[in-house]
Amino acid sequence: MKSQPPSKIDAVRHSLAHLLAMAVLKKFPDAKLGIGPTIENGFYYDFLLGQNKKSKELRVKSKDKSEEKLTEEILPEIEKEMRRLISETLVFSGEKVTPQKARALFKSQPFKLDLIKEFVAAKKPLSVYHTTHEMRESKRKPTTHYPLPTTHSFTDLCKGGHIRNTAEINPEAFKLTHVAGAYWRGDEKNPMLTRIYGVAFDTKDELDRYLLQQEEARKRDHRVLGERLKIFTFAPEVGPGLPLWLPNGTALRDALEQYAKDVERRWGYRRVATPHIAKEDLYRMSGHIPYYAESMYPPMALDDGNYYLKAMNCPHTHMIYRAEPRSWRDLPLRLAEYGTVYRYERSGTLAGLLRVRGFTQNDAHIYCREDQVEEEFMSVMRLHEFWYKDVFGITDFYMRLSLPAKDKKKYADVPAGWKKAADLIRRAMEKSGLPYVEAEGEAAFYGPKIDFQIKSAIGREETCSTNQLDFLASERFGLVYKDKDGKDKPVYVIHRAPLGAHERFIAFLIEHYAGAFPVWLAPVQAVILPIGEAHRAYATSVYDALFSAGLRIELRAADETLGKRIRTAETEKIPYILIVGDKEIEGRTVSVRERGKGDLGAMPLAAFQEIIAQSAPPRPKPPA
RNA sequence: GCCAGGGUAGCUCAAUGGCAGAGCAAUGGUUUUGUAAACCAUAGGUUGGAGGUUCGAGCCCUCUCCCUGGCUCCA
Repeated sequence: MKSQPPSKIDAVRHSLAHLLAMAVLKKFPDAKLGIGPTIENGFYYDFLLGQNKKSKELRVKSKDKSEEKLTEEILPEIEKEMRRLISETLVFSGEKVTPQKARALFKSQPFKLDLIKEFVAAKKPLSVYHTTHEMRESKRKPTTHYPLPTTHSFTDLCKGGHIRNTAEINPEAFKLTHVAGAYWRGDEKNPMLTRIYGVAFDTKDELDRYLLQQEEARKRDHRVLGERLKIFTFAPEVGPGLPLWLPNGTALRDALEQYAKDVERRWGYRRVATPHIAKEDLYRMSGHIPYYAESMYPPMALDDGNYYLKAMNCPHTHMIYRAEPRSWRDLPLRLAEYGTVYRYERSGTLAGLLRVRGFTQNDAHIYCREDQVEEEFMSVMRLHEFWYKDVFGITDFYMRLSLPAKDKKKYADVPAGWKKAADLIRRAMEKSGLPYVEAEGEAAFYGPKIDFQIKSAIGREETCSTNQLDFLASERFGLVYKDKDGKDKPVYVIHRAPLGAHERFIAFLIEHYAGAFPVWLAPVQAVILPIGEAHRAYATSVYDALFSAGLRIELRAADETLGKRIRTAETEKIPYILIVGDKEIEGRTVSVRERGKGDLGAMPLAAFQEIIAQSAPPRPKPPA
């Protein structure tokens, strides 16, 4: 991931951010400016307009007493002003400045002063960029104070990367899209600014294509398809973030789970099952209290102490490891559980099935000796590869080695352990040859991990699968094995969930397949449509044969026209439609229509079953 | 949790502060159908909830619940 040299469109986007600031300052002269960088497809700029109650010293009072507020309704107005500025052919010019001069220029801009302080402390050079009329610029230097009074001049603290003048901007090829709150410097202790997002391209065509794509993506959104295909629902009475799985969704879940259990059986896992609650003692032992208490549902106070809903499966499974003495010969021990956990996620973070408060993980814990860690870790990576590549054909993801942040308070304080664990993972990854990026501040509190990052239809990034190395569990839970020399040795624990949680993974699969699931996952695999009432008996015999062969099928009687029933089945994205009438009865066949492909013609039932058999997922191969 | 926007029939959406509507779905009937929408009829609502302003509130105000877009968070 090396950084590309800035392209022209980046310079356009960056310059548009400056014009956005100019336009906002015209409407809100007292606005305080944050930063305005380019992002994928566009740019944004952060402003404080004075509506924030937390930051009295930064509050801006508007003259007419009405509260200053920036909503999406104002965006067209600001956009119009930006276009006007573009038409004036304003020029961008850079200038290196001393800290003193920078402080003077931005004396009424607290956030800019903040940045200047930071730059000076880091001994970075300071520069500013002016946006002015060329003629005006030749007469005088427009740097006397800030913000400059005319609508044609603007100076921003900026490291550069601009176009020469606004004639290079296509005024038809950008659009302000939405506003959002964003904490200054990304820290929730800081005041919240108003962020305006925009997109920009070289041509109007590209912009239109992008906007159309966004619209198409929304149609693939798992929340839209999940409702239309009757996969899941929510009920306010049950609670936010607590999905209810409808029959179609449950069929899908079960199909996935059944296959996953078979894969893991062949991969050397043994299944366990544990209760949904546990006493506080367990979570004190694990360290989840205090590290994780905020994200757990509050305790149930009972006679013998507090009980918690489990937010993770590991502590329970560790108790199973501890249930008997373990020998070096027993390892690696791979214990798998489809475990349902509850996490009290902050309300604003919930999103359909992608982020929920109750979910079921495709979880397992591998207990192994230090000399087995690398091989086991690699084996898990191969298992991930099997799922992503062989089973689902997912290519749009990246692997992230998640390490602790420099600020250590969220992570267990065992520097040597962290280094050793990170080195073990790095070595395994290098050996596997799989590409990955490293990211600080993303680790679990008990160890580093490899996360599989995917993007949802609307572009939100989530961790889909995880493979973690835990060097703390041994000490915390007293997890040891008797080695050859008769001494107790600590075990390493690998936490892994290649399918993450059903909820998130199925959300992703809905979007990946746009609801058109492969036959082995489809909630309903085929419908049988008798053309008329007279064909019902034959249709029923076809149904019985396929039902006993284990297919998920439905028979839909002739109370609607055939065209209507075909249309309905197609919109439900059912893989196969079997049509039976006089012709089929005579030839003892079924006419097969494949989803999206149309009529395949009449064939014997056995031929259809052969088609179904060929669409089975790959047979899992056990590791070498 | 924070900032902003939204919530009208099962779904998609209408309705200047003045009688709450359409299409699809549902239900009942007619039709018995040959590869993406037959026809007729019926029913469906405390406009998310509570309070307020008003002669009168889906519409204006306050609170609250839920959803959406971001931010923060994310074992």
